[in-house]
Amino acid sequence: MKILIAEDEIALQQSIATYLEKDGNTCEVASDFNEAVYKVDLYEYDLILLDINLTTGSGLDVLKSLKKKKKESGVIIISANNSLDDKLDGLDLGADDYITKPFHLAELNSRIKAVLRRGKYGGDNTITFNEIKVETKSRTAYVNGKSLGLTRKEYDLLVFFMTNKGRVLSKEIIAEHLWGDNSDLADNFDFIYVHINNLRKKLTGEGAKYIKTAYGSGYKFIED
Amino acid sequence: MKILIAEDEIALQQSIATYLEKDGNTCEVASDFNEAVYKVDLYEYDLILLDINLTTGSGLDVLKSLKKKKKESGVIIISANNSLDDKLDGLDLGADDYITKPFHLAELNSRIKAVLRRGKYGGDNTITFNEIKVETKSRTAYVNGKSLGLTRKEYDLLVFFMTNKGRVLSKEIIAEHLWGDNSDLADNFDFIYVHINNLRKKLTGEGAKYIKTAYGSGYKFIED
DNA sequence: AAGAATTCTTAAGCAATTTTAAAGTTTGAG
DNA sequence: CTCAAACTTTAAAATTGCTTAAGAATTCTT
Repeated sequence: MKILIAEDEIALQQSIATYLEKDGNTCEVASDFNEAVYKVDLYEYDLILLDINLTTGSGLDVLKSLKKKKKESGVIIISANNSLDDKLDGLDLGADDYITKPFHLAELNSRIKAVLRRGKYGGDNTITFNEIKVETKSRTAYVNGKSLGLTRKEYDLLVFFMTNKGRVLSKEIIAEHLWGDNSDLADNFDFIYVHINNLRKKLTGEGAKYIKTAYGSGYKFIED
Repeated sequence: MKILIAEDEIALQQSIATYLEKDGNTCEVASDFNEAVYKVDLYEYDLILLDINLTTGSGLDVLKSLKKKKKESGVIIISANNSLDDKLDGLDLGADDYITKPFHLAELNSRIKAVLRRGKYGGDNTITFNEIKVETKSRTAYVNGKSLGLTRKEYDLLVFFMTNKGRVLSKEIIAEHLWGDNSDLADNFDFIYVHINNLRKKLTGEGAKYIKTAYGSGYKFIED
């Protein structure tokens, strides 16, 4: 896969590239806005990792430029902590996922794989399981065609469950995936109970039953 | 968890060890290249903290030696400031994360937790023996396709037996493996009888009678 | 800047699991 | 064969983890 890393922290840029090349990907880097737009114009990438806080201009402009030209690269937004607005704007503009700095390379890798997988199979960006359907482009989840009106965390949680069907996910793993490598959270993951509870309530009836409690080890999404 | 600290600053070595042992880990230390390679050869570690600037040789050699032997320990590289190349080589060679000196122990700790967690989470193996199947990703054990509904300790116990087929496992060994070497438990391992009994009941309920008592020395998992 | 929506904190109550305790059974050394 | 030690079994106590609700804090919308 051909991947563009638009990131101005050289150290991070390099370690991402090394990490991804280990898996047989080809990486190119862009350190600022102009370089990114130029390269995006010129080449076809399977995936673009886009830091939205590039020193010149905003990464979002790259994204706009990309969409205007109907390029079909997958896009994962890298954002500094708490610049939540940007993330949402990014998703509005058609990014496929986002990750918050600082993050573990392995976590980035797992998201990259998810995005590439999705892209490869006919650009199908919906995840379905029985009566549950998730449309990733619009970040909307449906049960029997009816939108659930999930919040951001509830949506992320559901997608994480559905893309890890059958696997026991501990509170720690869930926290790492949904909140990034934020050491503030290290002690207390109790609020995850609340999100699980809210998500289950919105899924209602059959859907709620898919999220099973694995007492003492986590939760898993599975049919019986 | 068993952790090897390959670090030649004695003060740092000691404070890392003390910090990690507080969390119930077992630490060993290696102060130079030879000692590290020797110990890595001899024992199985869950995690290796590897200073790449050991006085004799490079820590990277330890890493190479490790990978050559297909050891599965997690590796976190400790590097002096700005030796970026080494860090990248390290990730290339399969290290899981790196941390730059000087660092806070809490930061190291959070990375350690992440790496150890990921190791468990990543595994996708199933263990089978005759009619028994254990699916590690969902932490579920089946006999003839029927789920046993094991609790956490029962599940851990079964996995420990199945990965040590034919070997006699003493109560002490079992306790150490399932509960960590917490000295509180040192006196009385009688509660293990209860877990063995519960696990046996669930297994034999489905006709699987593989946990044999080795009177006076422990238990073993084997067919006749 | 106020009101709305979302996320996080706290805590009480409940449920599942683990440990303790105690009585019954088996084993093997002497 | 006898007896103490080792193991099995059961049930209740203690502990731990989960659910849920309500409200505080934060973030978003207008």
